[in-house]
Amino acid sequence: MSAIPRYYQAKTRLLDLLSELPDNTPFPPERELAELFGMSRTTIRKALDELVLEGKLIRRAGRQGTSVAPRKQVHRLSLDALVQDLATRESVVVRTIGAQDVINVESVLIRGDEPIGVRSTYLRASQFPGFAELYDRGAPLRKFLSDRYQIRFGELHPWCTTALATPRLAGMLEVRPATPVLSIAWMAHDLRGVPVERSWVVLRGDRTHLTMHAASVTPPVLAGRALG
Amino acid sequence: MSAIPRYYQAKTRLLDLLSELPDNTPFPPERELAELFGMSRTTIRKALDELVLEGKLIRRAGRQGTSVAPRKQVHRLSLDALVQDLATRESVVVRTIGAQDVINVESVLIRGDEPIGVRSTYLRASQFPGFAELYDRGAPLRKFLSDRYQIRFGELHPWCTTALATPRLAGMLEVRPATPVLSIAWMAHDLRGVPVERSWVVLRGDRTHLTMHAASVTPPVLAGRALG
DNA sequence: CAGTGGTCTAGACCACTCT
DNA sequence: GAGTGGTCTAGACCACTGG
Repeated sequence: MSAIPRYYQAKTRLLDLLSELPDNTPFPPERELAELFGMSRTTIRKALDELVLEGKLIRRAGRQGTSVAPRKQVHRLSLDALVQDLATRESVVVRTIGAQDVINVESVLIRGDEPIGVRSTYLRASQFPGFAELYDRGAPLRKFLSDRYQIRFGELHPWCTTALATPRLAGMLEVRPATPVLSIAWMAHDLRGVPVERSWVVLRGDRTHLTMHAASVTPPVLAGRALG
Repeated sequence: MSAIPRYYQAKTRLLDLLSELPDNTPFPPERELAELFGMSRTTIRKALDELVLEGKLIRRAGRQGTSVAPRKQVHRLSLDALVQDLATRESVVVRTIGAQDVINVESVLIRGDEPIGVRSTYLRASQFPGFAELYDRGAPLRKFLSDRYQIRFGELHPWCTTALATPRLAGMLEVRPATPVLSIAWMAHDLRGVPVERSWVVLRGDRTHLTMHAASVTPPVLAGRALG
């Protein structure tokens, strides 16, 4: 056996083929590729799997088959816009959870007709009397909390990691389960340090770039330590 | 065929088993699980694959086999520390590329004896005469550029997305190829807008949380637009 | 109906690592 | 040497979709 796995050789060849095809071009069927490359269909599928996870190919059941994914479809979302709840949304759902004390506001983020993310916020019902009745689902959540309940938010330090889409999330994002997603979460406090909002955003990793801010100058306190 | 794939049933059962085992416990071999569950080894492997990608299991070649991954092993890295190059590093390599005009500084980020990321920076050699000789590999890169070449950096807007580890990266990070990683990139300009630094950081998604800053108050200009 | 991707099987050989 | 995970094959059946 060669040092380079055959499925990786296949992936490289498929990538070459892919890069020369226009968006939405039908891709050769798996069985055809298997015969063409002299490999088993299983091996070809392993290569295709990775290309699908990277968002370079789209697979559909039935006669449609595999096709080249539309490129240049990377949506830039700013962290600030996510936090402020300014991204384009649809299907906003407000639920109460448990002993009616927790409010959950969940919305699907849409860009260019595609669902690209889910934003979910948890609030304490006792802190926001009448929320479910007063809240206009089209309004930015944070602005509403600020205007209606006079919340003044303090510093915010979201954290970000990767995850694999659960079956429920995969359904909402129209991707396969176990697709890699970007997971961003934060806890918001008011100026007195009282917890106000617990939020969580999941973005399709193959369709979004999250833009952020970074300190441009080294603060002395940071320079002395190893890490934050 | 049932509506729920067998490999997903296997995954659920394995997750139950997993949750009751302490960290680093040896996990049953694949062939044993296949017989126990009455499934083929291929199907069991598909379930195990996802658990490995989620960082819940660790697989090693040879007699060691599969074991329960150490939990609570999430390392918090701040975006600012990454940008300033303050994270703990090792094996810093300085290369020149092409017609000797591009300098590449690449380092492996280490936390708790594990490689958790790779930081790669590209500079123009003509802009930094003598860089390779002068640069102390242990020093924070940005501080060095600032001290030695009087660079003053302007605003910075890194962007972040998910990717799958290439074979080379996978080797450096000690993970399997196609493991989901967090990819953070930025272009740094000086105060006059001249491009200075092009950097790229890849972090193991299953071992790191990236912490960031977000604007705590809605700036008027942001509130009026849909997105940034 | 034919052809596609999705899943699953039984078996094989390899590289690696511990004993 | 024995047992592990990593890869690969050839073949099978299913669900779904279009003509």
